[in-house]
Amino acid sequence: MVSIKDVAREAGVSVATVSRVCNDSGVVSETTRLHVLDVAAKLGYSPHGAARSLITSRTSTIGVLLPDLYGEFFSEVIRGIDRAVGESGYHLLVSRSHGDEREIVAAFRAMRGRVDGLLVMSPDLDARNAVNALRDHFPVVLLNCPSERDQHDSIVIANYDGASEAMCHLVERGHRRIAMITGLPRNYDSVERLRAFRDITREAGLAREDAIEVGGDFTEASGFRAGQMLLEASPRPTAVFAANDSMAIGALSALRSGGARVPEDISVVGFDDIPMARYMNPPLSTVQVDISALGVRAVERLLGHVRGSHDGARQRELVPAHLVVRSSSGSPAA
Amino acid sequence: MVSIKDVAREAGVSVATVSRVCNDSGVVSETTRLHVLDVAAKLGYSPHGAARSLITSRTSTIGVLLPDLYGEFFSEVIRGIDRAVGESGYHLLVSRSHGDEREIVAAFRAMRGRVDGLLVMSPDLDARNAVNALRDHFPVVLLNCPSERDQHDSIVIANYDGASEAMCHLVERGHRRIAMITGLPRNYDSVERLRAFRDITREAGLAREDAIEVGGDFTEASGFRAGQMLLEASPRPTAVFAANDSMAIGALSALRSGGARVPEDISVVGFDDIPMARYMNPPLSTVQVDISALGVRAVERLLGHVRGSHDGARQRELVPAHLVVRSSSGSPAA
DNA sequence: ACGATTTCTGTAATCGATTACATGCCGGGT
DNA sequence: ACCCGGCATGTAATCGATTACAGAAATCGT
Repeated sequence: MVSIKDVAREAGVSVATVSRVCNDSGVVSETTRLHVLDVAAKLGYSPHGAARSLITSRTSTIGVLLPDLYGEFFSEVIRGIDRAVGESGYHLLVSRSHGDEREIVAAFRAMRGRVDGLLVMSPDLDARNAVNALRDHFPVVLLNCPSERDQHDSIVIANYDGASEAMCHLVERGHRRIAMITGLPRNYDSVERLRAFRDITREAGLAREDAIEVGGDFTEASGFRAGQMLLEASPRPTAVFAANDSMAIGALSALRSGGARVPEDISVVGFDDIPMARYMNPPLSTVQVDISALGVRAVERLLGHVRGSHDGARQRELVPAHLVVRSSSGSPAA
Repeated sequence: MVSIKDVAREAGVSVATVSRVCNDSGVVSETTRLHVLDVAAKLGYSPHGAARSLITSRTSTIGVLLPDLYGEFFSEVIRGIDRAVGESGYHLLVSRSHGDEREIVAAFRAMRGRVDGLLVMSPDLDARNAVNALRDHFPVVLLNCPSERDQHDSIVIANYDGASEAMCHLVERGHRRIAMITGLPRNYDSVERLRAFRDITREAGLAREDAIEVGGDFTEASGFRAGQMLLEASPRPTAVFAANDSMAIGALSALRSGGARVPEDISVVGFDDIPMARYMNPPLSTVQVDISALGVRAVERLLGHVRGSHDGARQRELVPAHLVVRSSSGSPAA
């Protein structure tokens, strides 16, 4: 690989001059400037990123720690992150971790010296300690992570509010026996959405046995199984709230193939509003979240820190979530 | 930030010893080893990535150049890439470019010294020059890129074969007037799929005017518009082949809302088999491609190069594409 | 004509690691 | 007592850039 020295030698100048030409810093005579540019192009020189960031201690890169890339949700977040990052001329260093503390710490260490800041998305409750262990010598923004407030900057989805809207909608339509298909028990989103389910059913005065909870794991298959179970419950619930759209879609299949009509017999409401939701039959009522906005905002906050401004306040920012009523939910048959 | 020097000073040893301890290289007495480890942990030391890769000239990172992250297609590829990369302990540096030569070259330069190899996905035909300009001092694998064979290693989707299967299916079912909704004219996939359409309609002996081509741009909206246009054609085609699923879905909406029955009046076939396809009404016949396998294979090939083995043969590898017949296609009404 | 500026360019320190080589120490063989 | 070998550790060069400072050349004023 051709280095700055090669260019300097070939052009008959010192490395300092080449550096000045490449960065438009300092003052160089027009003649030598053009000559150096010429030689650099001829040799196909491009500056060595690692060397550069070693001395300048800036990398123009931000790191992203993700639990997994599966699912519409994550690809949508990444899309937002990428959009915001691209506009700022930064690059993206991506790393996965399954959320356990050891892995998060390892990933964090691997990023040392390669990134200017870190975006951490780790919805698993167990990750809390790991995240707190991150030294704050380093700009970090938490994305939809459980964490003590004031510990780090964070952006979270309004899980509780969105789920409350969905549940209120069902209650207002007159449902008095409602099931929830929950997500993973150690998942932050899951826990918050469940909390809303419990609060609203209680406030609405439903009996404990009329607020059914069925375990799921966010996959379509688990939603399908949950749907089958609910068909056999007696009395059947008249409405189902799934902790995400994938499970709602799975449940929808199970209910319909089990002969139940949606929404006449059972209403179904999901969460996320993934693109597929409006194509379902019937189109799925769901809680809409601008997921890519989550990514965009996170990057904006992080870059605020990286660039030195905005380092006082550590705040938690909510990304709104609102119910979109389509055809999969209605009033129960009297 | 705490550096190796700080650890050395604090532990009362030289930087060499600290380095040896961290890398299990050379020989260090057990006593000092434990002591150094202790101090390092206490100070929260982690080695500086840039410094390390400067001297070792390895980065444990591979770069990915993408045209855009929108659409199911790209998120699926990324998923595959990420999976393969994660298993090998490598990281991923992601960069976007809109495919024009200047941008590709810029992105490439930015990656210099930060990555051990590069994965380039740039389906735009104009990108060919830029890609060819990449010095081959550097391991590069092309992902679904147009390029002269032997120039670079590449992995491509069997666009022509898959589209041929779809078209043969329609011809065998007796369709004698078939439309294609094409993708962007400068897109590689688009061109190949169109080529198959033209070849098969010609081989089947269709008249030129019975092989209708309608322009699209891969978006659902353009598919919808194309569907509307086809409704007004007279005589109407009995089958539509869309260059991707998004457009097929758009066309489906247009056709149905225009009163045409699918597949009784018009058959629809797509390409990609995105998750949504089987949920359409009716479920969409489409050409299935294991998109994430595309990513996985690309990484495997690239790492083969990076690790020094396997650097002789430059080959082009095909990822198979096969038709999946669902309910959106059938025989034309006699 | 000579010193003071100004303008351009080169020298060398520096970033934080790795690693070849030198050095010091200790023990054992003769 | 002396030397040699092996083990543990330290010294310093190195990777490829940036940049403060020094120095050389050109311009200007008196």
